[in-house]
Amino acid sequence: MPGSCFAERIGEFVALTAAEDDALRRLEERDRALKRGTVLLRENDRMGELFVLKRGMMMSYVLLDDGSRQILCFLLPGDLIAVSALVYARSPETIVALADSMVSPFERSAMARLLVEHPRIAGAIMALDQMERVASTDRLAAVGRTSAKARVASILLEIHNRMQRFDASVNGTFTLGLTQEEIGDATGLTAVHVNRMLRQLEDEALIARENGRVTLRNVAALMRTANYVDRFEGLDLGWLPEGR
Amino acid sequence: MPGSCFAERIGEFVALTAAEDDALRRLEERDRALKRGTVLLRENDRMGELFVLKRGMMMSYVLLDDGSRQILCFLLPGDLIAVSALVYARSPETIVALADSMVSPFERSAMARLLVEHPRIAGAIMALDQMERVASTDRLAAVGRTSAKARVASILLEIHNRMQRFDASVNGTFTLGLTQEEIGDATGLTAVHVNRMLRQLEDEALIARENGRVTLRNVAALMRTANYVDRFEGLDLGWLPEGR
DNA sequence: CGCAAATTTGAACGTAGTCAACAAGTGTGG
DNA sequence: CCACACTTGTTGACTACGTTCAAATTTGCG
Repeated sequence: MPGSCFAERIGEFVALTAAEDDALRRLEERDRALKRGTVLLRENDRMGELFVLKRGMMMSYVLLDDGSRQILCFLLPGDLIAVSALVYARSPETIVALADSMVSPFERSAMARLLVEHPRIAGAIMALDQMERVASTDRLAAVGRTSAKARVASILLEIHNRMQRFDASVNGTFTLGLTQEEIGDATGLTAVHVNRMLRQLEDEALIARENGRVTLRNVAALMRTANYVDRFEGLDLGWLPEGR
Repeated sequence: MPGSCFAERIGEFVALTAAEDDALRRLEERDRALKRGTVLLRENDRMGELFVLKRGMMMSYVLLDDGSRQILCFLLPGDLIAVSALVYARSPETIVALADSMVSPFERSAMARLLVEHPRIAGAIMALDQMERVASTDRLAAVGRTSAKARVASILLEIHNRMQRFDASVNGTFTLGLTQEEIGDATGLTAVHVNRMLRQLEDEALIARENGRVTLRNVAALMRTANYVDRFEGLDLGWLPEGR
């Protein structure tokens, strides 16, 4: 039985009380396995519950009516899924498994109970939401104002660094788990151009590739070309109320 | 004395108890006037407080190191400002007044108190955060996957519709309050191209312009070319706990 | 092994960017 | 109150980054 991913995530920021830890673990009591490619939620589907991603990798995207797709974010273990169920009756985005994954669904009412009984966790969740919001605006800035090469570099860095946080074996070399088309749909490029940019990064010795695995050969240069900002630094959760 | 903008905003979604209303009003006790152009917070500035925007219009943006700018969002009365202070010690973005504005600063500790004493408000704030997150991903999709004309159309619609929510006099005609360069920095375009797109929208009779004021002449067609989705519909806050 | 999906490459094209010049506003100080 | 400076808006000509289309090749899954 895997520990509680979400409790672990929050535990990175605050020292949880036993009661808090317990409450968080209860969110992950039920498990649901998803095969690669499984759609957890389709755009406009009625939604009522949230999920914790426990294992695997997922993504959310929207389809425009000319058929093109914008990938909004990649989801890794410890992330909350479908938080928009807290406002919307129907999903604003499609959520699908990129790899075989495991999620734990919980009711919105569980979130309500959490707010009432554990206000500090409510604050921590707000803080996590903000981190995600900043990541999303970083992507907006990349898509709106940087070159194709910079965008591809930044997505490699982002996924590598996020994977590294819960999997220490990731250290410069990792399995991206995305097709070039998916990289394109995340960065606002075509698959063809993503291919050219990857080749260019490889030719310049910034990365290496071998059947799906990517090695970051020159992280410093990659960060420079990507305009990368580390958003895991400079955290300050000191304002949170006492834990219960 | 202007009422409490933030209490009014939340009141659109839940019927506040007297105690809740009171607690929200206390966030807006201090007022601070900002002249157009005033920088409230610079990227990387140390930050400790949040703000409610009470009057005027502001925006947040980031600068990339080639000097280009990406505007992340426009802020209108009732919006919270600098919520990222809940996670970061230093601001990830610059926040500046686009028009003469009024803000009410409050400490992060006031947010902590709110969480503890009024859990339902914590939930409502999470819900508002999600609405903003979805607005931001809509913009990402626009910048990543739609034409220049669509992006310009969508920003006109977005600002018009948001202004309309607290100013009933806005009805098809409004003062945008943005330079074409700012429209460009929000949509990932150059000012020159924004100009061309505005002219095109005007030539096609979708909009009209006269010294800064914009009239939406054909909202339906505009929504079609912009791929516009109304995110104020289909709300469901039914999960929130009891008010105190 | 066989087939579909994904990757790779080339060539032609087009949307949006760049550069430049001018016009129209806007605000300021003499 | 006007003159001047500066910002903003407008238009044209040229350029370039990334797209489109097409075809060959490789990969990986059933």
